[in-house]
Amino acid sequence: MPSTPSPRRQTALAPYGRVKQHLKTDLSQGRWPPGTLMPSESELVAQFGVSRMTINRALRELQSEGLIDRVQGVGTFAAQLHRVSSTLTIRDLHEEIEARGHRHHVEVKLVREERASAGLALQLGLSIDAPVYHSLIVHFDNGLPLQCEDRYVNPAWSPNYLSVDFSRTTPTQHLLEVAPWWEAQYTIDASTPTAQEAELLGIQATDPCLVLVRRTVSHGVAVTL
Amino acid sequence: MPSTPSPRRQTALAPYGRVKQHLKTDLSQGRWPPGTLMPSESELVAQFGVSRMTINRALRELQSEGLIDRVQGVGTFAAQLHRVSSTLTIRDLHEEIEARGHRHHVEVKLVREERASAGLALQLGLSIDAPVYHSLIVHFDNGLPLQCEDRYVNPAWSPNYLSVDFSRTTPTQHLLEVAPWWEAQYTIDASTPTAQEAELLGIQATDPCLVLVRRTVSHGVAVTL
DNA sequence: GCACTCTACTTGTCTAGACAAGCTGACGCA
DNA sequence: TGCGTCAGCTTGTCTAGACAAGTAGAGTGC
Repeated sequence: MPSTPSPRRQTALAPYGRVKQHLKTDLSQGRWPPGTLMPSESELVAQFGVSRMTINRALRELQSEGLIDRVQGVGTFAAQLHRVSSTLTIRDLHEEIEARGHRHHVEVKLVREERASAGLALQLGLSIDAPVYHSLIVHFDNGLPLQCEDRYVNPAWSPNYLSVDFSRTTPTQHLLEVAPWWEAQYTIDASTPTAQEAELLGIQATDPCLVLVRRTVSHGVAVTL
Repeated sequence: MPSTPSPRRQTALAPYGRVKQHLKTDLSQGRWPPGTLMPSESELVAQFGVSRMTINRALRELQSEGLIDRVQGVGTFAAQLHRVSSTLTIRDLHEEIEARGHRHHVEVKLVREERASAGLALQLGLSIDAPVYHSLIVHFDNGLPLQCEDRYVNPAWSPNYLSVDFSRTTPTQHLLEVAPWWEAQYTIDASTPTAQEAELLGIQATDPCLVLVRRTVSHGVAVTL
């Protein structure tokens, strides 16, 4: 064994951690098929001999990991699929580039008010033809086009979105100030860019791109290439 | 005066939520620059007039969202960058395909023991030339090749990895049973496949692909195309 | 049969206090 | 000077009890 074989760390897990791990193991072994009612907090209190707050913390964390669903007044249920959820951290592109010591600048191709299409209205929770703000901004890293940011914003969340100077503040920064608590859903896909996007980025239409569709709680869809 | 005080949906946030939102707003406005010491729990208790458990919950959740760092015995610090962290849920590919009502099968191209290269050893926390298990599996959806799973596993976590029948169980399932508590870091990128990968998937070497590098706490690197 | 109420059970949250574990800096001693 | 000890701070966790909010089902009256 080279160096220290490992801190051995049998971890002597804290009680809430023991409960979590126990339930995770049972879940992964199919003890409660998806959708099934799991034991209530008071049953778990009796089973593990700890207080309800401790059980509650374990369950709350399992819920935030997407392993269980809880409904007030009803009970705790195993999640539909054994999901493996992890945390993906996405930093503001501007900060990311500066952190690498590169120069960052943007070109604002478009900032205007449009009418929501049917699909867009559904995603943003608006009615069809309601006004939405649409921005199209190309980000450059050391003069090289890197990212094409195509974003729709719900006007209710940022009434003065159109008058923001995006050459100084990125939309992400601006929206963070207005709505600092957002949560998001991401869909990630690989594809080829559209002709317009290829031109903006100065690449071939056959070059691969990473498309990131982000839908935040009450506003915004961003497409990142 | 009004008959019903009206639920009004002003959110009437729970106290721990109010604390969270207050701190989030202050953080996003740069009140505590990255790395700065923030108020201690007891200071926040005095400021907000709630109990310490309530403050603790708010801070714990902010920590899990990556907005702050906490060190026992020292204090609470603003995170290095205002990060926007969200939860990305990745389900086992097998379950995903079956859920769509499609057929799923795999072809195991390779399962063997190898010696760790320098880079691999570093990622897995092993010494160079230590044995690692390597599997290369192609997943098919309705007969169409969809994903190429290139995975290295730390033998310490799954001693019998080599003898698992992957035509019945996916590696993800197997590892979930062995180590049901994993956490992961993801890096996502768009690129073109290598010649070998293109052949396995039956696509052009210029077609775009989604590369997902997953590094779990104590084992495994998976590349998903 | 149908609608209403009332009860029992669930999760959601808060409290006040307690002890443990870890770090820092001041103090005292050699 | 150098070094060990210890008080005083921090976060980490648990407890026992309490009340609120939401749901489902049993019972009741029409």
